[in-house]
Amino acid sequence: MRDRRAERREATRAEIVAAAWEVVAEKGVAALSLRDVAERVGMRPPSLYEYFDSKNAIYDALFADGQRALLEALTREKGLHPLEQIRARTHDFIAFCVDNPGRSQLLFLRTIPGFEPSEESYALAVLSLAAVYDEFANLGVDDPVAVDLYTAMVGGLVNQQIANDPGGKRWIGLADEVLDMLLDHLRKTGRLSDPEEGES
Amino acid sequence: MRDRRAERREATRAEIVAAAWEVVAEKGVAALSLRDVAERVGMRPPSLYEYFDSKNAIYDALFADGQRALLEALTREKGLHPLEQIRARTHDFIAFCVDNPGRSQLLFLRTIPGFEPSEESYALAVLSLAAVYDEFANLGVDDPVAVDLYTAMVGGLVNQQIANDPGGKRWIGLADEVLDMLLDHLRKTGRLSDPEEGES
DNA sequence: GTCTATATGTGGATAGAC
DNA sequence: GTCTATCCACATATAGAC
Repeated sequence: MRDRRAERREATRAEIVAAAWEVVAEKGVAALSLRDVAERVGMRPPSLYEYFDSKNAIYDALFADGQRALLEALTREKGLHPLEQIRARTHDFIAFCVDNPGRSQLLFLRTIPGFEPSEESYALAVLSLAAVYDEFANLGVDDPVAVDLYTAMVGGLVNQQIANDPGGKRWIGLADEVLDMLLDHLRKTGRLSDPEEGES
Repeated sequence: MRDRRAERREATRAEIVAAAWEVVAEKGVAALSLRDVAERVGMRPPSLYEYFDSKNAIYDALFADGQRALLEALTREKGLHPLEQIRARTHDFIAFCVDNPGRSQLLFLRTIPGFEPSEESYALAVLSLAAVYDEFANLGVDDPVAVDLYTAMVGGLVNQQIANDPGGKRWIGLADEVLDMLLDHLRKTGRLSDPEEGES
């Protein structure tokens, strides 16, 4: 039998998370306040504690929600050629990041003092990373260092874009060039064989 | 004639900045509070207003101080071969960043809500960047895009290191590999001629 | 001039009425 | 489950002692 009370509760939690994302998008992650969130959902601040134990619990819900959104963005349209797949994913990831800089800061930088994602939430982050490893494996690249290089380079573009040219394309416009640079390097160092080598 | 009062005042300002760096190193930039700072310099919080107009003014002093420290770190030991010079600077920069993650966040990411460096402080950041352009020019690389690639790649290593392996070397240990990758790419795309080409 | 004392506004968080 | 009342920490600002 459906638990209508639990459903209602989950719906309200989702409302709170949505309101928190609004605040994050408008004012930045660090500027999130319970007052702002409460006002947007039509509650008094203390009532939020009925749904989340603390402000950090809300951050954790945002972290999990953001990771789920990222995971979804990174696992669509499978079945392209591995190289084109990685290229498409890279653009998806970059679009995801610059679309909401506050969200990116929460997910990928350690910027909120005292906040650590819970184990369950962090497990979602591991899934996204696993998707990246998969795509490199499809290319025939098994060295995990290649993925470290990839995450640093793409993340570097995103962070420079957000910090120094918000709303522009100065760095993220270099994504294809950076990706080609990395692939050339992987070929040159014997970690990626031929363009043809990848199994679809 | 020396203005002893002004000297004393500057010394106290420097003391406050030093105390603020302590707090940043221990708790993170975003967790800086005037109470913490005041306590460390043996003052009551309101007395800080005698030396700085606001908390953001302290952030601005930290920003300027950090940029000066960076500039100093980036302009030592001139006269190496341009390529070795860039390699040395890259390691200096990385060491500077991971040495104090909170400082890096303040200088290179936009993480404090409502804080923008003043024009004077930002001018110092421009100087550091100019030093990077100089070193690439010494190599014979004039395309500013090369510097954008460089800052993104090195910054990407640093941010991944700080966020995902604090205290370790997983990403920053790839610095030489990343630099070689970039230089190969610049040669391949005709923006850097020969290894010999750079003027010392 | 520099400090202490104090006041106001904003946060996160808890207790208890309803 | 939502509220009011309240507490504590913090940023900010002013008044006034010394």
